[in-house]
Amino acid sequence: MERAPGHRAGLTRAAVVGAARELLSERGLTGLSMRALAARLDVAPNALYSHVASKTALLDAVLDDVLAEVDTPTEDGDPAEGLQRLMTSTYTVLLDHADLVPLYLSRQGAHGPNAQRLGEITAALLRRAEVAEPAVPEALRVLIVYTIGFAAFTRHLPPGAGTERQPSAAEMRGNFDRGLGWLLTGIRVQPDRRR
Amino acid sequence: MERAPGHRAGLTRAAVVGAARELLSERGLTGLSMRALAARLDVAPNALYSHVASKTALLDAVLDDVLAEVDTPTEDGDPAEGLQRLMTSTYTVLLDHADLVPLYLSRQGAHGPNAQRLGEITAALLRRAEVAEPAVPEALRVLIVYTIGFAAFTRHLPPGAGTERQPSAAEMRGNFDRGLGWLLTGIRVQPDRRR
DNA sequence: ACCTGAACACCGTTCAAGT
DNA sequence: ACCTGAACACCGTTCAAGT
Repeated sequence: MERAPGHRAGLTRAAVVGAARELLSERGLTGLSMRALAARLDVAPNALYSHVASKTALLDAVLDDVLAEVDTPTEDGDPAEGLQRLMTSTYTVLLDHADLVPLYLSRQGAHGPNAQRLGEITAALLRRAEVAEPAVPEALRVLIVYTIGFAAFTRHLPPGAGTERQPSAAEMRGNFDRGLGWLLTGIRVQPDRRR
Repeated sequence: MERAPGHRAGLTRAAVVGAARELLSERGLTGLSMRALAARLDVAPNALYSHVASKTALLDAVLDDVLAEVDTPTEDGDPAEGLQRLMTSTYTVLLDHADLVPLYLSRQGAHGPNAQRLGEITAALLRRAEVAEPAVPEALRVLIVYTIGFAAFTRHLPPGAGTERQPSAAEMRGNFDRGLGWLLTGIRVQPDRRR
């Protein structure tokens, strides 16, 4: 809790995570190596291991850190609208950190405190909508997969990759909104799987 | 088209891709290095570059190769059922090659001939269902994102990771089916985005 | 407790040379 | 055309030692 009294800064875990985020947005995922990170912090590469257990643990910390920026809706609004807004905000935040989106999926989402908080808020919104209790965790998983998946899919490729017309960011955002609407409609229209 | 007449095997591109697939399923993504692959084929590491331009190009070839195993529905069946079956088969195939699923998303799907063929079949099914023409490419993208995303999310973690109860493969498959049903329902109920 | 130098066991890729 | 030896420019991580 307390900072060291000395005037020499001294590395902290938060500083390591912050520098990792900076390096990530400046140089991308391939530019984020433990050695490059250490160089930016003016320490030897192995000094980082006093603050993070491994590169994987560091990436997990960065992942959850990013989710703190998601806008959560007010408690009392229309739940359907709240869901649409929450997922859209998540999509936007993920797009701002495009390089690490694939990591979310390969780790099945983040598992830190921020991710957990967002999951609980989403589940509460689903309950306040007309979603039956046993379908809530399933709908939650479907919404997470859809949102992270779409963000991963929207990442802009380096120009000139692929011959097909590349949809613009605005088109992809519209596509995301429409698909989310379909999903939310389907969840409410067909809470039960029998046809 | 023709094979070399000599009795000495000689490496081919197909052999490299095949060995890469084997290595991938035996040792996982981290086990698939160019050097390990070369060792398995009894050649020097740089010999591989006579057949593939880079590791990235090799992975792209593997990605599309895997999609050849997807079952495509018959021409004349119910289109809604055909969509459900096609996406489910894709999901199943992806799960059998869990380690490279995150790669599909980070490259926005595969772009080889097999991926293209599956995309065209899916679009045709959407048209044969009641989906309006301008919504077809959007619905296609949504289905791809959902299917690949869910497969990425289903990848089993090493045992003991995370404290929350881990859903079984059967539960995840049920979840996938339900979510796919929601999506297809929403696409048909709300072909237009105005409410 | 936190940091360093040095090392271990790896990577992908390139280049010049051989056949 | 296809393969090799050798090298380049890197990785993540560990260990013993210093303060």
